[in-house]
Amino acid sequence: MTQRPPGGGPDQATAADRIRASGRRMTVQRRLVLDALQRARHHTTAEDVAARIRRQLPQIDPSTVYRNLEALESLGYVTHTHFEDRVTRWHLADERRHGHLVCRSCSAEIEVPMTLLEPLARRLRQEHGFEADLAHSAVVGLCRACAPAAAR
Amino acid sequence: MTQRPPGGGPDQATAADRIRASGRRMTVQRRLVLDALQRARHHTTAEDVAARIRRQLPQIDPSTVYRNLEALESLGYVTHTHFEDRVTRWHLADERRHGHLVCRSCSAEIEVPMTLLEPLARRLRQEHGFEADLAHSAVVGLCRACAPAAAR
DNA sequence: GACATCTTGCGTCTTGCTCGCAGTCGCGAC
DNA sequence: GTCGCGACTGCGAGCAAGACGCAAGATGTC
Repeated sequence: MTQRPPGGGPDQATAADRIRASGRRMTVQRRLVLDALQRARHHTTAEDVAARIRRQLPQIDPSTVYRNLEALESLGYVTHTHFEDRVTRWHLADERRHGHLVCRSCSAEIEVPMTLLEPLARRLRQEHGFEADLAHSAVVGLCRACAPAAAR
Repeated sequence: MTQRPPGGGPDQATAADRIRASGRRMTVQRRLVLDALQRARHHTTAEDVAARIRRQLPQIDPSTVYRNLEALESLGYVTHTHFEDRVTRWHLADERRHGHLVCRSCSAEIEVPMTLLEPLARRLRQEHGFEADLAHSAVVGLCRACAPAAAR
């Protein structure tokens, strides 16, 4: 957390300014990564971002996408969270922060408000001095539909 | 959860019986995987398990280790949890269940009692009908030592 | 417009893990 | 003790996500 996340919405003009102010450059590719994440709303894989950009810029390289996601994350524009599979999911950081539940059985993804997770974060801070980032990893388990079947 | 985890300790004789009872076989390799996990106590990678076994059985193959970990997990002898990196960590299932905190900065691993996580699990169950397995994924964040430095 | 340097695309490599297959070996039956 | 079924192993190959180094190109400041 060397950079503070942007305050307002994902305004492209502001984003460009902030990116330039940090000594980085606003390139076509970088703008398209931001674009793609905005259009996808959330929980997109790097591969999906690349696919979206490819419609407008066919020669985009996967490694460029990875590097840009990383760069935008270090500027606080983007965050990633780990779901059950090995794939990292990315989304815009300025969306309302939320936690993720993911069903082990049907892979359903459920968003939960951070207020639900806050009490745990508070206890971890108080009892272990640990600053938890509970939005970062999905909570694995069984959803309402799958839990009864698995209980048998 | 088709299999119930074994009740007692990781007794090799009992393990062998249960494994045979399930129609599987107790092979040298399988015994050594169990052995290695017992000796490592917890949070071992498949690669580490393979390395330990290699001292006694040099020709052990990584895929054999993966297959055995999976087989032992389906019998309830072993569980895995996901840490921050891409590597899956394995440990014996009969150890006292606990949660994991992992520091994003120094990679320190902290174990916390399940009682700490229980309130969250209860709320997820009540409010979302979601049966969370909070031991399955580590909580990512910053440990007591690293948090102050990062806050600047 | 020139120039320093950040960024891209490309090729290659690494890591963690999976799969198919042929041969091996555990274990219950006789 | 030995037989035979089939679970299991080792091996080779493969896969997907992602990292890395480098030369060429683009960006933004002066």
